[in-house]
Amino acid sequence: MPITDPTPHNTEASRAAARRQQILAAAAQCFREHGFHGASIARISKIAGMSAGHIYHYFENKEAIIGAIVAQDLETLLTLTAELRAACNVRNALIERAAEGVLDQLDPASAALKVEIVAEAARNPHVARIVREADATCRRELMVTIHAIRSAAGHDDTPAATADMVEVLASLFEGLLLRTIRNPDLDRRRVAQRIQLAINDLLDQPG
Amino acid sequence: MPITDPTPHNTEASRAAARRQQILAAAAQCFREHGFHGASIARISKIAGMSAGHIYHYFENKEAIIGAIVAQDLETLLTLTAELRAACNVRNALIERAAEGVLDQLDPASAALKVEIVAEAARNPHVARIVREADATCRRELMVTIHAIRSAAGHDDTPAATADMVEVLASLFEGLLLRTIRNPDLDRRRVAQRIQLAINDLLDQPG
DNA sequence: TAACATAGAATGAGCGTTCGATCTAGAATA
DNA sequence: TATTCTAGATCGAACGCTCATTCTATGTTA
Repeated sequence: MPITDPTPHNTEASRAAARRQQILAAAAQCFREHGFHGASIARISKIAGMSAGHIYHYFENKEAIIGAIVAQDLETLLTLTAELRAACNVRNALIERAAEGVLDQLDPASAALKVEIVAEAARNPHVARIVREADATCRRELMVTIHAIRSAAGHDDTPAATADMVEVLASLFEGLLLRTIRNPDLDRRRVAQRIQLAINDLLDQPG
Repeated sequence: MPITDPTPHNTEASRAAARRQQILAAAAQCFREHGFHGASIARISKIAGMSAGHIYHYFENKEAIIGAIVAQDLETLLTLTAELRAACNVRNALIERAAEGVLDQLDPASAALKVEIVAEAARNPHVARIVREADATCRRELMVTIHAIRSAAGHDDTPAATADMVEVLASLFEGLLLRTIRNPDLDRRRVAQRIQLAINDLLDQPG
């Protein structure tokens, strides 16, 4: 069969994708400022620079926009842990990346959205499913990474023990999202160093 | 002047207080299930067993209900840290209490409300003020406690170093709220033990 | 011209809040 | 004690508004 014209499709497709992204960017801003339920389609459309009705040409409904925002946010988390797993000297990589990761977590604007997502996951099954699948993937990646580090140091941990250490590591990180909202004045760099120490200790815990 | 009748006042007052508490309990349930903005006065009033309009005899508006719920939730946190500070052998008290504290944090229902509160604090100045004042008090208490423990172990920390350790401790704890939502299948008891180890290490970190 | 992009009005539901009407229980009075 | 008075408790309808979503009409472009 003949190849159908690629150019118009591409421009149409990219145009539509750009429009979609435009909506998502506006939605992310609104969700950060007003929460998922406080943000109205009217407000999102105003910031996205289009009519409210037109948004429904790109998303089935508001829930779909929320889903896309959640998936987009978790995507970055997935690539981060995947990168970590690929690093060669894994222990140093983990601890050095930790400092960057901590500073990211301590950015109040992005923290607000991340916390909003978990709050929504606690009551919205659709969001919960997305969040939990991404989290399971991250945990699997981190388990491999941590098991490798500890094996190299002579520990032979059970899967359960590794899973628990992953939970503590995750708790340490994710807690920062709440800390930066509860105490916006904390010293980000110094806290990052302390977290590095804590991770170091965690990796040397008895099995 | 003569003492005015105490009995009717008491019953009236306690009746009103009971009614208020009834509303707050219903509101807490609704907020947990639907979030601050997803929960309507109509729904709260139905669960509280009274008409929607009647709620406005006890609270000025919905914002006031949110404020009361937030204050009530943070109250328990304040008494917990105050208790901790009063314990005699502080290090053991801290670490033993930690296990209980961890299990509390890992209760999904109460975690949902606590996360909702922080999410709201990120965008609602009134809630932010309540949350941050309570947090500052907790941090002060924890700083005294941790400084005492570390002094006894021969460390002479700067206030900044102590503050940073408090942040890490708080992050570890509060992160559990997010963990139990993201991964409801985690093993609560084993994670509690791991957290105890991590706190132990934290208290021995170099100054 | 055909197909799609876009706007903006329309819709119906639900929201927070107000308000006037009742109900009720205890105080005052006879 | 019996009756009236009264102030607060309570209800439910009503208000004005905003919401998510749909629909129709009008550009726009290939």
